Amino acid sequence: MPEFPPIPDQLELLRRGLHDELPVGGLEDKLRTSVREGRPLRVKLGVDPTASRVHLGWAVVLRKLRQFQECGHTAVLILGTFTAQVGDPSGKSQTRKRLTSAQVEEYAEQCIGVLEQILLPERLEIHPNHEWLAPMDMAEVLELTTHTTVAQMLERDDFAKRFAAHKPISLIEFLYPLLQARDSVAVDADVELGGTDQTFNNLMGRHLQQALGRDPQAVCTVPLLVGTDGTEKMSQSLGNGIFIDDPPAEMFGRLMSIPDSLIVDYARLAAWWPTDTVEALSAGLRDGTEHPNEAKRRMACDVVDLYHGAGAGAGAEGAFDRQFRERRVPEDVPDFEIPARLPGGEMPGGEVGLVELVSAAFGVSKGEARRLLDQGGIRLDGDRVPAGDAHYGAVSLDGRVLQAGKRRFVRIRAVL
RNA sequence: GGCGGGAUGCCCGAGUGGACAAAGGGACCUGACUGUAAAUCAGGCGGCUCAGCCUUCGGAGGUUCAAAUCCUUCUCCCGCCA
Repeated sequence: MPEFPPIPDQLELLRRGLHDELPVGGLEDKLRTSVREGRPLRVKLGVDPTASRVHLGWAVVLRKLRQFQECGHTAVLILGTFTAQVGDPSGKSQTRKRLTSAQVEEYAEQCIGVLEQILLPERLEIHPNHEWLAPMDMAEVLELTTHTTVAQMLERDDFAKRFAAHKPISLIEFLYPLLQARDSVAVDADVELGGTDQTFNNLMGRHLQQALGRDPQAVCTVPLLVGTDGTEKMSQSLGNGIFIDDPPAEMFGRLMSIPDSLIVDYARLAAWWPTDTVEALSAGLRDGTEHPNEAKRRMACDVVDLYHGAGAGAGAEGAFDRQFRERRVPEDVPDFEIPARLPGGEMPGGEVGLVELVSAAFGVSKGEARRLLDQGGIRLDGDRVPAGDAHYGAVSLDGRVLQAGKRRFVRIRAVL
């Protein structure tokens, strides 16, 4: 029989950062069941089988799932292989792209690899939901729909709003919650995790389990992490993300660029500080005893350590200060070989035009390169280059660092 | 089944024959300030062989000296009534 930490210890960890626990006390009840029956809880999480990088927003719920694993419970991951193929025909939702079965298969595989960056493989089950959804016949589908009503569906906030505003609601969107609920039945979930946006779907799982005479799952929701822009939830497509495979320096810099108002959220949901510590931070920021920049640094260090190993955060902080506080050229600058195609690039004594060079080095159009030059955004070895195009001998540029703005660097290599 | 509305640059959204590469906002980029935060200010934001030219306003075709704007047709989206 597996050993579980004492319930209060489990609760301390598992309740960190939770937005809601439904019903109230439901998680604790489940933990007691686990102890009583001497078995790990089955903790369900549904994910779209899209091949994407893991950003800190997604990591919130993944880490929460891992915390359950660390307490000895079983992570039951549902890959939405079926739902992804059905797609959302309304075309309104851009989040769900319609995928072919071949794509799903390919993505699912990559997805598993990505998930294993966070989850512990030894306490992980992965179930593609087409296994039980695809074989359902019409009679079974209809049976499923008898367990809920349109009025219940319209309780969902976004449906209600859209309905009131005469915005379209595709019928299939009504079916989604039921399909997800069916997943909970299929894997016999004790607990389901999800973002707050999934609350309705997750509760539908409870509802359906109950309707079928099973023990209903507890639902734990985690907040959606706001991205670096400070307003939208973090997502790959919005470009406001911080990714767990970002190099340490990059990750640190991005963490430093979040608005101050998000420091507490990040301390809680990205660095996973204990609840007491987060509350102390929050109070300190409010009464001014804590400087936002200092707090942000500590938070950023911890997050970098979390994904790159202890000590990585400190190193990233050093690189960060060097580049941005002292405005020095960073240590790791990628080489950029002057392409032979550039006028002047092919011969050792040739002259290279800056516009061409900037354009090629940073992958921007020549118009963009010209603008950068005119606006004083280009530096060579840290010294601003005067506006206008200029030509340099290729040889004299070898080894010098070309810079665009504050964060784009390249070390020029001339073919000699 | 009937009636009506709509498709514009990364996003939202003006624009109904010429002065439109297309108002305004957001996002983004550069510079100043700074804690690479926020706020603010200035400039930029299709491409090029850049005082000019080329490509863009759902697709195709047409009218015109000239079309995002007019006509034909196709595709897609939405609402209302039944």
